[in-house]
Amino acid sequence: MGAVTELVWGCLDTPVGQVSVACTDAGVARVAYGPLPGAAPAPAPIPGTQAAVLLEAAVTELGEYFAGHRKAFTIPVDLGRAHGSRRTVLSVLHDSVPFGRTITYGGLAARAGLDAAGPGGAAMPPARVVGQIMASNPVAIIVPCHRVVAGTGLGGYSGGTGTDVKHWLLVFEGALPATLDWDSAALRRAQPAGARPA
DNA sequence: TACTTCACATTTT
DNA sequence: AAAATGTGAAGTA
Repeated sequence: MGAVTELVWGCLDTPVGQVSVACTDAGVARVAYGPLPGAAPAPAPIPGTQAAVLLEAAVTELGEYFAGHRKAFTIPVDLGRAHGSRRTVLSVLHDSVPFGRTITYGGLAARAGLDAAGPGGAAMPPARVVGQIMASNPVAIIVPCHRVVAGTGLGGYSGGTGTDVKHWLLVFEGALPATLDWDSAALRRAQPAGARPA
């Protein structure tokens, strides 16, 4: 990754911790948990560029989302660096999974057209590809990578504290029942009763 | 019924 | 260039 376009970084405080947002003049390029991923000094981005405007809009929408006032994001996402399936899967996910809805890795893969199973009963696991894409999802939250659950159980997550954030988000959206007693160990075998998508 | 092993595409270091 | 990854399904015990 050589010199990318001007990347303006911004921070946002959420119930699940601090979130960093990076924007270009094309849209949100990255959203990550925690303070700042690498060394992003973000030296007073020129106020007036599209990137700065988008960054402010992204932070605002994220704030509204975490406040429960916003169920959908309207800001554009910059997937300029996305290759092949990556871009397709992210796009499909963004367009196919609304607020409060969940989908399985396999389902998303099939919806993205990755189910090109060979004609001899080749049980291909495109779900793994989707999982990998989610694992390195450049734009978390806005592209609802946290709404993608495994066919069995909850699935995994690479958020701040792992599945903790994912679980919080799913409960927040009402996709999972707010179980009263939750344990890290219980999370593994937690079965979302009635939350299983078709 | 529960658990272990196998399969493949893409991204990242 | 090589290894690892947020799974799914099947087979076996």
